[in-house]
Amino acid sequence: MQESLQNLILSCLSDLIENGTIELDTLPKVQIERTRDPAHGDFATNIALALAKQAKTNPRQLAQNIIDQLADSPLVAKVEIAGPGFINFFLSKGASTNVIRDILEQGANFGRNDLGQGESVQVEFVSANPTGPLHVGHGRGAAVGDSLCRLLSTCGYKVTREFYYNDAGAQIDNLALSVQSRCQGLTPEDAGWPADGYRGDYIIDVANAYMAQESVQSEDRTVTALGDINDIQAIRDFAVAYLRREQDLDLKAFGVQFDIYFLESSLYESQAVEATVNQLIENNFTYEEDGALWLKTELFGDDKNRVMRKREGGYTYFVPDVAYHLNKWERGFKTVINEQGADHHSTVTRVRAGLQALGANIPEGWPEYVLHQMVLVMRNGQEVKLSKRAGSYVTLRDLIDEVGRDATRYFLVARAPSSQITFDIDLALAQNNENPVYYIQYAHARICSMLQKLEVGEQETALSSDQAIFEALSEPQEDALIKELDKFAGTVKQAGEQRAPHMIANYLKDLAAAFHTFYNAHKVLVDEPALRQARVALCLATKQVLRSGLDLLGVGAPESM
RNA sequence: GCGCCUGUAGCUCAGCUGGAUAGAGUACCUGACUACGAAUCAGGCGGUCGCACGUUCGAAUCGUGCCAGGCGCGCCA
Repeated sequence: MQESLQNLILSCLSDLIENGTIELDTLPKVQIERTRDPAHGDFATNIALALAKQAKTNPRQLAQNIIDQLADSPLVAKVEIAGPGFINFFLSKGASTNVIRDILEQGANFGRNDLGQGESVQVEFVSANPTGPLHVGHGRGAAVGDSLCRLLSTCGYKVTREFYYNDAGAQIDNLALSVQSRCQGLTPEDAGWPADGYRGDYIIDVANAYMAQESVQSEDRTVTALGDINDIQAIRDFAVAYLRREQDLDLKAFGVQFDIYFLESSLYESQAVEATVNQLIENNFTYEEDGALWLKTELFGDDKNRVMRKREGGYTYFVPDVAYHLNKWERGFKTVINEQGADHHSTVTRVRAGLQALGANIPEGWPEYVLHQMVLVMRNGQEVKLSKRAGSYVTLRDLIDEVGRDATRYFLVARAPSSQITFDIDLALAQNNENPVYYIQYAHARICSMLQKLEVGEQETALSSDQAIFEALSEPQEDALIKELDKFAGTVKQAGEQRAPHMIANYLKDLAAAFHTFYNAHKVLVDEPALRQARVALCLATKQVLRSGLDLLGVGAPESM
């Protein structure tokens, strides 16, 4: 629709240039947008305002010239000049109800686009270290990352979901020591407890399972505990597997799955880390100082150079990170998006610097990052900081258990990742329009409930409605709902381009509102056959878009509540 | 001190590739079930878009400088 109008204006402009009414060197980009106020028509363009100066005339005059030149189109019922020189388009009935037909025909495919053209995209998210249960921040990462994947897939990308986990660093040693201490019966208050040991109660569970020689199966492996209190390596392997499984269960409960679990240790085993270091040395971007090996990240926009290899030996964390990202590049992903907490934003510059220094022809801004800010959890107006199990933070599992999967996902994905959010448990539990999740789901359930009252075969008839039947829809609430439905495809595309799944959440709230307004104002199942059929078709289309939109968020669309 | 993010209604937040009178929910005040689900709807109240300057026909949106908050600034990850 938008494109047709754009072309209409473009051809009109070239006519004006040809007949000498205006002088322009090149045809501009025509911006045409949906109006907010129905009094301004359906679409409006600011083209006359934008060109007035160049064309050496005043905007309203130019707008009039354009309108005079406009060819008749079956799409457009009326054109007006408004305000300082906007051109407002009022669509014909047939043009605006087209979307209902499209939705009914395309079903779940309605709203898809080919932005990605089948290109492969890798999205890395969550990537929690296997040292404890997932916390709310990981939950936000999971909600945003997974929704982003769904969105990109709808935008025609081939998406790979990846979870990277550190099973090789100092904190894993620390984890093993903590479990060992618990096996010995020590508590965090006792002398001899490791200095930075993990204090949460879940460590006791790990220790008990280890001593009982349990087996754990996680997504990518099975480990059986030896039960030997002195075998720190065995404790370590078991603890990692145990906590990975815990995280898997949390993610499963959250409706999030990954295609690949990538182990940091594999980068050492495959010599990828060593190869990366050698390449950096060979490229002359390193130097030795104070017994350590440094990378000249300053040359690539960092504010200081960074240590790669510590004095006591061993690499700092960003070295395997660079090797990991080289690996992603070599796997052929031209687009890689890392969704992670903003508290790790300093790695962005470092990883990109390392990749540039490798001289592997990787673009400067690669990979992309979506960074999410912190989540503050509130209950009864008080900040909630502790969970019994984890000791020092609120776990994702706590939230899912308390407010449910759908509400948790919705709240964590509904805000722009860049804004710090307050997760209000009382609000998420509320079952009214304080709570947008139920508001949207209720719209869907309401339609389903109404559809159950249809005569046999009536739904099929409505689904195959001829365009002409929609002439019966003339109420302002119907127009508003149709307009809202028509925004879906554009919203999906924009959200995909901007890596912004929260736009879908906002859209759904508007769509649900338009539906509820319509539903309260007019009865669907009226006696008059044409109107009845048209309204049923409108409801079916709304149901489809609600379902598709909720699916992009990983939130269910219940038929009854 | 430096870097990244944020500052919009009492509260929680949209809007930010510049456009018409800045939106939604909530809170507070009124109304609407003999009704296809009231988990809903209609109306009212509520704003110096942190402050200042600049660019522009036009700025919440872009630029600069301040102010405030969060997060980083480790030979931790």
